[in-house]
Amino acid sequence: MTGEARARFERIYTLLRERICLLDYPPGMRLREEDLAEEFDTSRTPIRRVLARLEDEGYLRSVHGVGTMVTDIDIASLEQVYRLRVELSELIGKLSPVPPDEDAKRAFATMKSRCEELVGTPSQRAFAQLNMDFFHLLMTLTENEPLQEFSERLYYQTTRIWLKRAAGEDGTEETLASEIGFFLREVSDIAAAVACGALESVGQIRRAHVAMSFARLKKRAGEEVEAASF
Amino acid sequence: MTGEARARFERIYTLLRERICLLDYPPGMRLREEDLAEEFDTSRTPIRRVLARLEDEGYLRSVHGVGTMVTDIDIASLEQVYRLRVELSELIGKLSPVPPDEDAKRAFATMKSRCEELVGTPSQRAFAQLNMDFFHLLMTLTENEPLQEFSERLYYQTTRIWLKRAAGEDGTEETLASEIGFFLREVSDIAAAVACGALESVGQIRRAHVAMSFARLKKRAGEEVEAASF
DNA sequence: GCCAACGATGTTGTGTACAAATCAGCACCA
DNA sequence: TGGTGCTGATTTGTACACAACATCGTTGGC
Repeated sequence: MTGEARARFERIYTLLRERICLLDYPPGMRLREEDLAEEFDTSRTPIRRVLARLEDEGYLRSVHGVGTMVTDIDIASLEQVYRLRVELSELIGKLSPVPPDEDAKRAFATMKSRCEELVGTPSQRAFAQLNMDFFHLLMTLTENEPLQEFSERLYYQTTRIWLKRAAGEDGTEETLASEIGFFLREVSDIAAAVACGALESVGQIRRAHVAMSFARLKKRAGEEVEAASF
Repeated sequence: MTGEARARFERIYTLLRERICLLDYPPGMRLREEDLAEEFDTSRTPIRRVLARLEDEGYLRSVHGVGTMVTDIDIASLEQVYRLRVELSELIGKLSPVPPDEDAKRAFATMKSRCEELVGTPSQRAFAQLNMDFFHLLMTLTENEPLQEFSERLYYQTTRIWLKRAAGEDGTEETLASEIGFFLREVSDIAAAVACGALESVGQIRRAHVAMSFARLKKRAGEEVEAASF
């Protein structure tokens, strides 16, 4: 695949993955190849190429004669993914780190501002978008492409589930506000580390926050189970 | 995709990947969809599904109107992949390690025997196969599926290039014998660590050997350049 | 009333014809 | 002689028709 075909493929792939991650396509939702083909003004063939990749990467599951559904993940599998994500997070500062220039530093400062705004006007959607933008900004700090690719996979796989449970339908407004608060701290800490060029610290801070984020998620899941049993 | 279709897909995918890794399909070789379709007694459609995945994972590159070629990798990209692989190697002993039972210990002992045999009758092909079998045996020591998946990707991506340069056409018989010697030491050390259940040590030993393996590769590459400039 | 068999409907998987693109060879001309 | 454009062959990308399969409602028997 090359040229125009490749470009279209990437466009559709990225868009669908984003819809899945932002819960526009929530876990369990059924997609129809023909609908997508119509939306992107093409036939089923190129669409199936995209869906195949999304299935290989674990976002979708196609069943012959039924449909293709957005996957959900049980807490046990999610823990495995998170454990690996924690380890990879730290590598940002270790594998081919890119010393941030002034533009990069400004970008992190801007993130912090956007985050502070969000504290005043909490919104699940805006939070999800900001979280994603921040992740991609972080990825610019390393030049190690395999690390970027794997981190992206782990991020999208975990974040959509985390978002669903922590700040989606399942979560209260309190938890949303609380999570935004934690996120503001993370962004502040990392922005500070970036400002003085301490990329190894960036990795360590990120690692700590990813780990804590999952710990909170597990704690809430445990409480739900407890509450349900009464 | 499900049921029989899935099984066939996995079968063809695994087989083609193995052919690529064992250099039956060396870098630069051109594959034809129709030939493969005929070999596996099907149409181009399911074959294209497999090739698409192999392309997404970086083993192949399809170009409209030309063909699909097995990729090669420059030493710079390879270094990035190796750096990450070194880090992930150690995680085998840290993320959901599985205490080896007697069968597992025996399997490692068998590996050591096979390796000792190989020292007497060196063969590039047998070495490649043994190396691959050993990798898969190592992977049974962790239950972390994402770690398994990523390790596999990095292994296949690096090993085929390493094999080509270290023990393939580019390498002398001396380097092959030398590499087999190093490999025997690695297998011995790891088998010993497994025998006493020290999985954390397994990870550290593996990490060290992966790193040294790449160091040797780079050294040889440097010497070649030097030799060529005279 | 209940259950089983069956058919209608909808969806993904496969086969195939055709479109689009690249490349090698060759004729042709400056 | 060198370059330039054309044509045919080859190969991947796309569209579409059909096969395989699952689901659900219906209908008939008991």
